[in-house]
Amino acid sequence: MVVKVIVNHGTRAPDKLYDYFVPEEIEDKISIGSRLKVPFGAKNREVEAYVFGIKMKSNARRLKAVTEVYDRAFDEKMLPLIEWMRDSLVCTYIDIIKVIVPRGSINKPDELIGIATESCDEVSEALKKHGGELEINELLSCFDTDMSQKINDLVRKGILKRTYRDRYDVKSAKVRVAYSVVEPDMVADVIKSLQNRAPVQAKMLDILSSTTRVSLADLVRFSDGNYGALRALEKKGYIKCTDVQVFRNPVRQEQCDEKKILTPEQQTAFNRISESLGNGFYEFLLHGVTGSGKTEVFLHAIDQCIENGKKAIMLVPEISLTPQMVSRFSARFGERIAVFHSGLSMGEKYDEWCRIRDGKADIVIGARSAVFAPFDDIGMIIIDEEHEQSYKSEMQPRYNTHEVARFRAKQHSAILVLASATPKIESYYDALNGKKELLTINNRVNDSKMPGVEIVDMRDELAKGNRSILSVKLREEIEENIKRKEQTILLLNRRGFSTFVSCRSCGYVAQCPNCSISLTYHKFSDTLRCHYCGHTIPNYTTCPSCNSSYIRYFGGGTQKVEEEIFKLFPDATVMRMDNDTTSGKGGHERILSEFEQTKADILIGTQMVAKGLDFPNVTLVGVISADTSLFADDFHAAERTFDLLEQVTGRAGRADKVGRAVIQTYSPENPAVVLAAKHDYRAFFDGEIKVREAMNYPPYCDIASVSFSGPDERTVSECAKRFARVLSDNPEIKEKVRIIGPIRAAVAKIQNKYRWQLIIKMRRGSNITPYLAEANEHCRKNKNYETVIIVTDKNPNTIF
DNA sequence: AGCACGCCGACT
DNA sequence: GTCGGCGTGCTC
Repeated sequence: MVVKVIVNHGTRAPDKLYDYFVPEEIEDKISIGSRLKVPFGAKNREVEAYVFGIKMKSNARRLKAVTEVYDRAFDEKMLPLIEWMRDSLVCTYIDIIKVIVPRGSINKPDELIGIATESCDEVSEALKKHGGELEINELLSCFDTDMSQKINDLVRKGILKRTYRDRYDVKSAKVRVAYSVVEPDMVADVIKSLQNRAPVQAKMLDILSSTTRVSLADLVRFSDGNYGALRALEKKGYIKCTDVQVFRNPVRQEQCDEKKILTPEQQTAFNRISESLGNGFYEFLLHGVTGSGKTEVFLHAIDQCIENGKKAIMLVPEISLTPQMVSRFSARFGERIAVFHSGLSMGEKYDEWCRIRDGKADIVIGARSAVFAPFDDIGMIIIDEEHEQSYKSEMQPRYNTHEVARFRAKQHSAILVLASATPKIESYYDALNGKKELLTINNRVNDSKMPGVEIVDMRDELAKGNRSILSVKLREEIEENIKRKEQTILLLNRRGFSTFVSCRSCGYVAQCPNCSISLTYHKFSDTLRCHYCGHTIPNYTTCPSCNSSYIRYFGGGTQKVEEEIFKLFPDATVMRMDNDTTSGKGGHERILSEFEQTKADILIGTQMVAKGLDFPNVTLVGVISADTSLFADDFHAAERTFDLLEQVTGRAGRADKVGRAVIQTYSPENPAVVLAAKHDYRAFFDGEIKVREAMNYPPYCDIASVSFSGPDERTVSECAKRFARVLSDNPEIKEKVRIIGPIRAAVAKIQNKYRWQLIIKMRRGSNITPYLAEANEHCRKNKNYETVIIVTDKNPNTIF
């Protein structure tokens, strides 16, 4: 037998299939997607390989043999997906495999030998003594002589059977758990008898009587007790403790979450999804205003999907993968969910991945890459907050989650649900054109009102002599909120708002020596730092250029806003959320829960605060300046501004309290600002789609961006021109595309690498990837352009 | 990325 | 005649 494999050679060797000979004794271990160890190159370096095909013989001149078989990385159904990605993205097979299979922690699976048919040979006899099945090495150690040949014979004859069991237990943790051994009808009496003298023990027993087992740590925590009480219970014989293997599942077990009754609008949306489940591929766009309870609709739909015996994938932006969100799912679905997020270690990720592959989970909830979850029968894929940029991968392979999800959903005859309060223009356009069905929820749950939004023209403030960051209106509202003991969120757009330092007498601004960008001031460490490469220099008090001591600080980051707030409201508790305060694992989450629990008065932050959680006590949202993202030189700018304003103002007032929002802007007539204030997505869409049509931007076309970077600007620009030439010389695509550029990128230099780029507009849905790959290959082969890095991206998040 | 192969000049 | 410099191309 011969296998066609993709080798993870980690070299510039071509991205093609290689043939390897499979020794007879491991033939039955191998299937499509098997992960192998093979010798590669002149030195026969041992490398990883993945089986893409199986055949009887090869045309290759000489064959090397497969060394070893590990586990199964993917199944046959993934092959078309991999091939399709390979065809539509400029990337290698290995790039794709790296994203669909968790890296690292490859454990050789256990090889188990069992009895298939009754026989009285010596091996079968040995097996019978050990319960009919043994791990191969244990079995071999039963004999004095080497029986491996004999065992292989018996397997081939069908007398013995060989199975494999993956070992995820290698690094998995053990946890000590307690469980009750009191008869169920006796529990009440025992608890009563303990109640007075040992209330903690009673509480513990009460907890244990309603669940199967609880970890000791949790038991102590939930009972507000201590280990002493626990030992006492054990000693009295009411409970027992034992070690169990646990999958390192990050999900906390919560109390059961009851299904909620749907509002009429939710019910209508759910009914449509429910009717379509199991009737082949179908796609929905669920447009529900912020606070409309889309999650509850998902929970109902997933429930139905599982009921039908199918699996579900729930995709969320990384930022929403908070414990609250996850625990809501785990409370509803218990152990049948698997979670993928960037906080997992390699081992943890591998465990979760194996649970999915082996059918131990029905639902996966995770960020972008969870779209590749190794389920074999998907019933539904949900993409929540589908407008989020994080669904487009900015790393190789630069896939678009929507497209992968659609491909898989079609393959599995599953339902695809996109959901957002501010859908992507492309998604909404498709829904209006019948490419998917639009479901709308216009009202919030519990009839809570959308927050009233007031737009403040900052030019008027200036005219009135208010030179502060805060308008009079916003200041009053904050004051009011502090008085009422309600919480406030202040949003600051990072871009254009970081502080830079300039000399008043000669105008000198400190530049990063490696990047074409000004350094920003960080008060905390009194340094100037580059946001692109991290270059840091100590702050100066006299101008390095003219020695003047008139140094001025422009703009204001979160720190500056914090200072100003502190001056205005010295008694308020203020928290700040930005890259400085959220660094490290779970920093983001930590700050949010701290904000919720400590009831701090004000949270100041960048985009991060616009997403994620519902805080019932937040009744005021202030946008310090709505303009900064408006003038970004990218056709997405208006859409992004609308999204941000709508999402952040939607944070205000969720429960019984009515929310307010204040948007400060220098362009109060801008439609994105005006319509976000009115919460009118449809009007915004209608205006924006006309702009897109007039300018021929998506959804009226697809855009590919090709960026070039390298240490020598001339080489980079020549390479870019060459690339463009190769493309435009090709008569096959001349008619199909419009090539713009190459031009120097907006940030012309990052980390001492000069950057140029090429924009290609093409008819929507057309695939010019082969031509891009060809031009790419052409430039890569040219020795002059050795130092140039070329990156190709279809419909990237930003084009300039 | 490594490594072999091969073509050419310099030196025993 | 032979050693080793580096440019070129391949990795089943």
